[in-house]
Amino acid sequence: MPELPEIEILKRHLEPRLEGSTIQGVTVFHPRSVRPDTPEKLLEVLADRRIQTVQRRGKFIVLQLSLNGRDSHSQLIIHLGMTGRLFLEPASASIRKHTTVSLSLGKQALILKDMRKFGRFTVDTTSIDKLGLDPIDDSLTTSYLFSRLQSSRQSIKVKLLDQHIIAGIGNIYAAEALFESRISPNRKAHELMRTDCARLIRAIKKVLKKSIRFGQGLDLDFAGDTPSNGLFYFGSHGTRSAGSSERFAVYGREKNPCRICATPISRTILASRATFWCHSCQPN
DNA sequence: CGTCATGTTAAGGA
DNA sequence: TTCCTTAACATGAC
Repeated sequence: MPELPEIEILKRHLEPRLEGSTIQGVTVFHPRSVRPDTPEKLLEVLADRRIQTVQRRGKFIVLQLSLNGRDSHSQLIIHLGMTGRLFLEPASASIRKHTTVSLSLGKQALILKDMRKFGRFTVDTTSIDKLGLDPIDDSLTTSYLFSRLQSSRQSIKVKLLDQHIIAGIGNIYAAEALFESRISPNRKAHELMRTDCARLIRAIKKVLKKSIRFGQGLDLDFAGDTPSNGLFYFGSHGTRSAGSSERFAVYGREKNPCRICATPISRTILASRATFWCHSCQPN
């Protein structure tokens, strides 16, 4: 369930439930799900550590750990990949299908269920060391984005997916933010004016915050009792969710009418990812 | 059968 | 060296 809004919602849910817990053990069902660590390395670094804080960095969840009351300078880095879901369940619960890793926390366990196995639990920090700025933080400025785009001949859409510039935007919200700012995904990054960058940043923040608010207002299914709708997971308490074609302006809406001008939404491939936009509202 | 999927990153070419 | 593009990874849905 992986872009910034979903991870932020998940982080807020986990924070009060994980902080203060002590890691008593780690069970690795799929060694690849802890790469580049080994199960032994993971256990060695995590055993007896206390979870001090739960943070989000881009699409990663980071648990800061301590040992015997002292900062142990170790952290558990969690990424959900494409299909990963985290569950907190009683230690006695039976193992779900597709469970790849389980952290024993005493009375409860934090488990990663991940059908495609692109997600992981790791103590290796290379994947978060060079992440770019967080888009819902004030540190992301027009000058920063403008300067980071100057040297690139790639399309702006591809640059939005580059986690080293802005961390947390994925294929869905890249499309939505570009539509919101009326910028074509095909525009070359270095061709954007400062004013385009300013508009784009406003659009990114708007689109991400709207989605976080949407998710917070829903009855999300963190117990995993109901199937996914493709973005968030909904509980049985009757929150009717809109499908992606209703909640998004362009993503997944190829050939459907643009909500602004009714022009059929276009679809193309950029950097081997599907890319949706309105040819008329987002001219080149 | 084939195509597509919210992400990251290795490999190879320019 | 740096930048860029493509495809691999693994599994299921349609």
